[in-house]
Amino acid sequence: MTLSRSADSVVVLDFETTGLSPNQGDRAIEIGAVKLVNGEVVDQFQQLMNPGFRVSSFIEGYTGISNNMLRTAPPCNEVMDAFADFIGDANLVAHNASFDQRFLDAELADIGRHYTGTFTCSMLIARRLYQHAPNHKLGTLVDFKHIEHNGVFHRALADSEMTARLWLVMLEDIKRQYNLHTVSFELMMKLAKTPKAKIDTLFHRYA
DNA sequence: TGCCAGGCCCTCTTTAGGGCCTT
Repeated sequence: MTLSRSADSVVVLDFETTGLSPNQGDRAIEIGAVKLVNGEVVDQFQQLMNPGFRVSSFIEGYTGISNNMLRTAPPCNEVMDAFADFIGDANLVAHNASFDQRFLDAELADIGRHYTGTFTCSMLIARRLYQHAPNHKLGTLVDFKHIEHNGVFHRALADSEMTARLWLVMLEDIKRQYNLHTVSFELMMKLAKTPKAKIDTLFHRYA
């Protein structure tokens, strides 16, 4: 049962894409991910991919990924096939996971691959844990929690690394605040869906 | 042709609207 696994053994991932919705024809242009085992980074994945059409100037400016960089990148199907091998049966974390899940589902469906892990969302959890943060954008939370970073934003590996560090900080904050020795992935999934007024009740059931 | 995301979450809510977050 994958949900009973410790929450510090997951794959944290981030997509850069041509836009906001695969239903509108948008495609992935970069995937970045780090694999955590017992809270340590044991592997990482980063690859640009050619979506088969030119990306907008907005996306070039937003991500720093140019059409020239994508021209020589391997196609999405090759990259996503390798990425499906990378994630294996791990549980998955992303910041605003509904976005990344839509693209992962769409790109893997294109090549007939599947994953067996379960997604949860660092943003939904951060909204519950850090209700006094200025906002819950990834970059803001990294500053709010004084998490080290290299200044690179909106690139897939850099964002997945920052999300992973935020994830581990949230686990430590939960353990300290609620006096827990371990935190399961299932507990984090429940936290992401628990109304703010009932968070203490949730943790007391696990204490 | 013209349109164009989608889910969460709050509130002056639930017969709804709008901000937040992701690219």
